[in-house]
Amino acid sequence: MELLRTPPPKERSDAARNRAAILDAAARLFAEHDVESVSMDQVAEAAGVGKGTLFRRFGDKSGLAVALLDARERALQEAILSGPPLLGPGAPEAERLLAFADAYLDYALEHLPLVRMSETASVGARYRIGAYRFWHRHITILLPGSPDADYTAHALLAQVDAEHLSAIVPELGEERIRAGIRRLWSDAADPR
Amino acid sequence: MELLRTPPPKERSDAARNRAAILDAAARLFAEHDVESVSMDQVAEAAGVGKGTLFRRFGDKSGLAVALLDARERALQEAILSGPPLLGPGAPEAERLLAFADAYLDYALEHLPLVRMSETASVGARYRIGAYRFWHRHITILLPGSPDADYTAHALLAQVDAEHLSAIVPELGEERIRAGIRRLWSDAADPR
DNA sequence: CCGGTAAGTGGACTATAGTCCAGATGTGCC
DNA sequence: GGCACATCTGGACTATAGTCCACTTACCGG
Repeated sequence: MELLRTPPPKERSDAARNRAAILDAAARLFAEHDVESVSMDQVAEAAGVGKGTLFRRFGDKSGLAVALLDARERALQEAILSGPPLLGPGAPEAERLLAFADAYLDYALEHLPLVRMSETASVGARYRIGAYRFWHRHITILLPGSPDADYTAHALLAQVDAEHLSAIVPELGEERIRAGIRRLWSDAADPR
Repeated sequence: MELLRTPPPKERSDAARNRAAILDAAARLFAEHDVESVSMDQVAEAAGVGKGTLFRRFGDKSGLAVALLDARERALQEAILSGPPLLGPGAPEAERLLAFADAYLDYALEHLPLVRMSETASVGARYRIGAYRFWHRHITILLPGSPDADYTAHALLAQVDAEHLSAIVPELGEERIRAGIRRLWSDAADPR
């Protein structure tokens, strides 16, 4: 989505080293302890850098989460843009929509605490990050018959909000949620 | 919903005075300044009480918001439980559901920043407060034909999450959102 | 190799939510 | 009235996110 107009001004070698050190340390800490309970100070400490460096690189806690999820997220976006059908282009809209629901849930449920951090840390973070716009646009395109695809896409995405999923998974379990999402999304794809 | 089993142990008069002072001060501050930007210290200061008192009374920031919204929320619950039809008992389920959607949106959109604070301040706050359970149960009852009314009710409520509404109102405007919600909720009430 | 400079660094600083508890105070009972 | 005691109070304290800026360092052209 976001094309880089000016070629990235080249990152200094010490900066690159520190970015890697931070991502390593953060991945380790988040794997070992509860994501919620790891502080930015701990991450900085474990990475051997100052707090200022950590925040300059990643902006805030949700930015750090986004960076850690980057690879998985890109892979999903890649598969959507140019992968084989069902998920990628070529299949009928309704089927592509359901394939997306499944793939997105695979991703979100596997990394739920991190995804939640990426959406929650600062107010409105979820709706500002580029990924949300990407998913929204993708869904919009897959709802050609909808009276208001724009609104509908937001409504479908609300069902996979990490905070929302975290709250209902313990209550309903993943399978029931997946089934419910499939049902409601395919109804939305096929308006009467 | 939550019945009080033990009669409330009677609140001391100084405590009652302070609760009122806090609610007054908070209502005034939130009316004058952006809800986000008012700190609990400011509220305590303006109410002329210590911080400890403020937190003992209301638990946290979201608890304070809940208390401020209490009257409006109770009125809506009252109307649902024993008010005249469409909103209250008596009308066909699908119509009651739409009446609820409208009434809830009246409430939420009118007080959006406060409602958002009541749902956001602490992690998962929204799903823990009694009101959420009430709305969920109410919707469940109005979806007798649904394959999984429990899940569906959560999905419909996700559309009126204050954080979600705050993000899409500037983009789509209230009317389009109300229309979208009416459309999707009535589809859910009437499964094929 | 060297000097200029933009980019990067780290830790002190601020703001804020929320905790804790020693001491003050209202209430019920005699 | 006054005693016993549960409740309440306020502010000092902690934890944490995020800002700021004087200093350092990698890089580039000469």
